Amino acid sequence: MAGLKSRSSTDGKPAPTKRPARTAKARSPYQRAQRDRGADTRAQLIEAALDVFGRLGFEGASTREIAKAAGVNLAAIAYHFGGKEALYLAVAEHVAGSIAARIGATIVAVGAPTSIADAGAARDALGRLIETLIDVMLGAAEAQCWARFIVREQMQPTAAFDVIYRFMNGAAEVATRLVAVALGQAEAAETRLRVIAMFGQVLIFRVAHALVLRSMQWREIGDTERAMIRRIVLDQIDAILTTGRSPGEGK
Amino acid sequence: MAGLKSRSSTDGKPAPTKRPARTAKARSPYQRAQRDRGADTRAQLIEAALDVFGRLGFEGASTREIAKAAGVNLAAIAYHFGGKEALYLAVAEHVAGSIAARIGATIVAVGAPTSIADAGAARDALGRLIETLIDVMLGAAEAQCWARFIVREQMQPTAAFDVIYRFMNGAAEVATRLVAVALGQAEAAETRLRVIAMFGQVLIFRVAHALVLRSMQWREIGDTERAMIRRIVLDQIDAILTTGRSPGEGK
DNA sequence: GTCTATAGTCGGATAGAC
DNA sequence: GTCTATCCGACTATAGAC
Repeated sequence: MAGLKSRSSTDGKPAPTKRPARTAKARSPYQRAQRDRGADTRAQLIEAALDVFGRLGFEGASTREIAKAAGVNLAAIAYHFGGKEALYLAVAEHVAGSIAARIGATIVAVGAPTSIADAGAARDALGRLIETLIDVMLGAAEAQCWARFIVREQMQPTAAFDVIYRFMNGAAEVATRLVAVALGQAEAAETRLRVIAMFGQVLIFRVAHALVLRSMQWREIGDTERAMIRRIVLDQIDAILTTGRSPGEGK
Repeated sequence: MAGLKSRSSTDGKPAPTKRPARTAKARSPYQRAQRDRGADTRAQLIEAALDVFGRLGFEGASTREIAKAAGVNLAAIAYHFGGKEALYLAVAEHVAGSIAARIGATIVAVGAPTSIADAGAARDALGRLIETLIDVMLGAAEAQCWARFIVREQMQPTAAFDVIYRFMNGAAEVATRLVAVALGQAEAAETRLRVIAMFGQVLIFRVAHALVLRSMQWREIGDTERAMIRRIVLDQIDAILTTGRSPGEGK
């Protein structure tokens, strides 16, 4: 069933503030007020849809539930996006954009030429990248929603996969270059596999969330828990990168 | 691939052949023939449900689609399981049982006292456990379906989570003991985090399946690809266990 | 045990008032 | 832009024939 194909959304509107209740007195003659209300509705729909799609999946989510969660009328979905599928794609773009906004600067920074000057610099740069990944994926309040949405796309890709892929692959490219330099090897398929496995050490904590909480007897992954994870993962990645090189060279 | 282990029953039915079409002449007076046919229907429903639930989620999956995929009548679901939810739980038990059947022996083997005799033995045992995990989760034909089903439960646990958890935690317990011995440390929360991260190195290849294929330009994760993954992951885990012993100790 | 038919519910989409 | 009312297809579950 579900084929996700239409492509008509343009997103790109920040609309950061949340309105708790709808004040129906907005019968202003000014177009501007109406446009703002529309943009607001759009943003609220995307936010609510991210949560509902993430939890129930595309087929499992109902437009009625999304509209209710967003506090807007059901017909608004058709009006602003054209339909359920287009809303789904808009959510995918929103997710990729949100993550890029938080991690993009670090990717650019560690992608700078100075990062690949020598093995030590590469190791440090990779450490910073992983640290950022941990903070964003485990620390951001919306991260759980992002992860649910992305993982669904991974296992059962729809048209939205391209949007997500473009961004994630960019991060992997930079990391691969760093690992190659850190290990003193040429970039190869092997290097790329190493990067994927390293990212796996971080992402497992998001993907196997329920298992982690129960197994660690944690209530949530808060600041202290994240600090523990950061320490362990960075330590293990350091071990991987320093193996085979001169002993005692750690950072 | 049958193995179906459900609460009321007879289990142990191989059900090897798949019936392409329904031959209505089976009006045999022998009870035995009818019982066998019932078990067959059951097994086919579970297998089909695993696939459909995994792809569409509980709400997204329709009993009609499951019945069609299984090649049985819609009403058979209510007859054999009682309803959609009960079928879902039966699938969870089937998944946990299938994985346990393939990895259980290894868990028992590496959990033996000889495995924790010294750091080297523990390292070897953990290597065997990880190797088995890779072969089962990346090699078994049904692994993709299992993963989809399990990951859904991780992100949005239902009553079926307990069934999955019991098994996965068992594997983690054994691995934690091994890592503690290999690193010469007492078991601690830290050790458990290390194990989770290590498992993440393997599971990312299953969870981020679409990303891995595209990024590596692979068509599938077949024998050769799995061999590469095994080599890299085992190498990295070895690096973690040999250099991470204690700061300065090296190898 | 297996099947058809159907009752009752809920889904996405839309027309038209405001 | 927002809302109500409604169409119609698809869903789960079940009754009853075979």
